[in-house]
Amino acid sequence: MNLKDQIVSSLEKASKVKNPNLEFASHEEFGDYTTNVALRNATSAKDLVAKLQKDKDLTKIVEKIEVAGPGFINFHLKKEALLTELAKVLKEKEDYGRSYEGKGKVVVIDYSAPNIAKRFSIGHLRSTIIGQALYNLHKFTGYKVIGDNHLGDWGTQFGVLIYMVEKNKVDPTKLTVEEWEKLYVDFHTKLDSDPSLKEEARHAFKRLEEADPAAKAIWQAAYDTSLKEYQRLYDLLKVKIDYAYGESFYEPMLDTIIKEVQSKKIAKESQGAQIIEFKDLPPAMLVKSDGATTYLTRDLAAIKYRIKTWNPDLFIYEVGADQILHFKQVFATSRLLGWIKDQKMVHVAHGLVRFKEGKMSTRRGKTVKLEEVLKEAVEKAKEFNSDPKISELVGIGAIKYFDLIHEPQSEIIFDWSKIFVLEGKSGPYLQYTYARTQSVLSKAKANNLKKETPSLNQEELSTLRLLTRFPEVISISTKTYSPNILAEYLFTLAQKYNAFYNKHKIIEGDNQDFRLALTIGVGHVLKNGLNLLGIQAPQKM
RNA sequence: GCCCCUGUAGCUCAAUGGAUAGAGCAUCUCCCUUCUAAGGAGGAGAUGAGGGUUCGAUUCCCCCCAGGGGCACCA
Repeated sequence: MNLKDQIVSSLEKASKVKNPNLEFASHEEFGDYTTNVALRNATSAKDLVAKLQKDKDLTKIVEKIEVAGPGFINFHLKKEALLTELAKVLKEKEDYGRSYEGKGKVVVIDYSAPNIAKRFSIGHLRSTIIGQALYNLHKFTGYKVIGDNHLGDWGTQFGVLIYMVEKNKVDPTKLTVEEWEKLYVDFHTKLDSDPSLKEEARHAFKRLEEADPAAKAIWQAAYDTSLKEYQRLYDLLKVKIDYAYGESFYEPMLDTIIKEVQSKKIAKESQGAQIIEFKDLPPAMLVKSDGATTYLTRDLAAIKYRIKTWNPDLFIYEVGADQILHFKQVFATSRLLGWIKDQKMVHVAHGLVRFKEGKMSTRRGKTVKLEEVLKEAVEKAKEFNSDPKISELVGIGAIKYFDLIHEPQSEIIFDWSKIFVLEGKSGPYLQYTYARTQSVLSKAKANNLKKETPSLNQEELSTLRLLTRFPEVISISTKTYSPNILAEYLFTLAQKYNAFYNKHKIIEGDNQDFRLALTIGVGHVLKNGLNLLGIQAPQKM
């Protein structure tokens, strides 16, 4: 149990309030933790403090409990409790903060999901990076985690490609992803002057769904080429996703799904199509008027498959905010079908990456290729360090951290001049601080945290206090699907450590053992935290 | 038109209904004969407008303004 939970549990007993709220003190003079449970429940803060002071478990870790301001109760942790916690960090190393909150639970995370035959754009980075961080966090808190890359490899977009390949008489096996995307863009340009082309694309997709061999061969060529390119990018990003079933995988199951929806009288015919109506949502389309399926059908099939295969307690979809309505409809339909009862379904809807002038659009060829961004970032990082391994890890770390420091829902305005952040609140700042801890340690002799309590200065104490909050940061970051909370915490920790580093010499004097122990602890937490965010921490830079 | 999200410093972002609204960039002043200056210390600078609920509102409610997203055959 972490320090915060220990106080909460004592507070619960004394106040008889369930889940009494306890937060970080906003200023160090207010101690370490603050509760307003007395204010909220109009009980006497004084009486509550009196009860708390008799709690031996609590007084073991807390040295002072006081009423302050309009009735807050502030807890000041004992220095010994903080030092015990530091010893724990040293003992558990990179397992410090690991918990069993998710023990016995299964979570499926649907993330990344690029569209086949389109370049992997900067827009897909968010889903990939945030999704991967959520994956790591859930694993670290004890869940059984399954990651699935729901590739956009089915749908009318392939009708477009089949039509264009046949019309232009090109060899599909020779096309690059770039060229596939160009076909797609060209089609939409032509569509503006000739709307009847839409029918051609739909017809071609229908052929694909009916397993026409020529259509299938074109699809396969696009799939193979795209996957190869995506793999290269995932390698570069150091992202591994357990499965990549993709929409096409569910194709054989769609008939069964449609029949089940119909037999449960959830679908309704409208203008030749099959639709689903809801009480408080606009209707969704299950089958088009020409009999072709939609992505709703395929998302439903994916849910059914995931339940059958893993029986998850929690479904997380890390997909853009433009899909909010779609997922509301998907979740509502799976409830109507009776598939989803107690399981939790969450759409972590990240804000879109857009240009100042407007939305990115593949159809109009207005996207930014991720690979270019990554290459540019690595080039920038080379200005500091010419070692290719380090500049790669720093450049990519910078891009990832930039993405993760924003809360998922916030929009990101893409700006070449702002995306490569190598100083200040940035990935490289954290990597640098980690490398700095390692550098100090490499110059020091072996050390042990001594038994006697050293007297701590302001900077040491602030760093130590923050360090011990790591476990609760992990917990809240996971529970709220917000890797940005962890990203923010790591920055603040690095800041505190750097302030300490600049003011005091570490390898010197009486407190050397403590300072080295603190350095080791900060190193563990920084490295571990960065890794959870999917960012590598170098020994040197 | 209807639904959802967002509006915080010059710019980019934080702040489970709490105390003195935190950072980064940019700007101004300092700190490398000292363990990594991709660093540190300090200055200046902000809640779109108006109501309401509350002991207390950036946060909740109402209205207005501004931006973004979505609303049946793209996903």
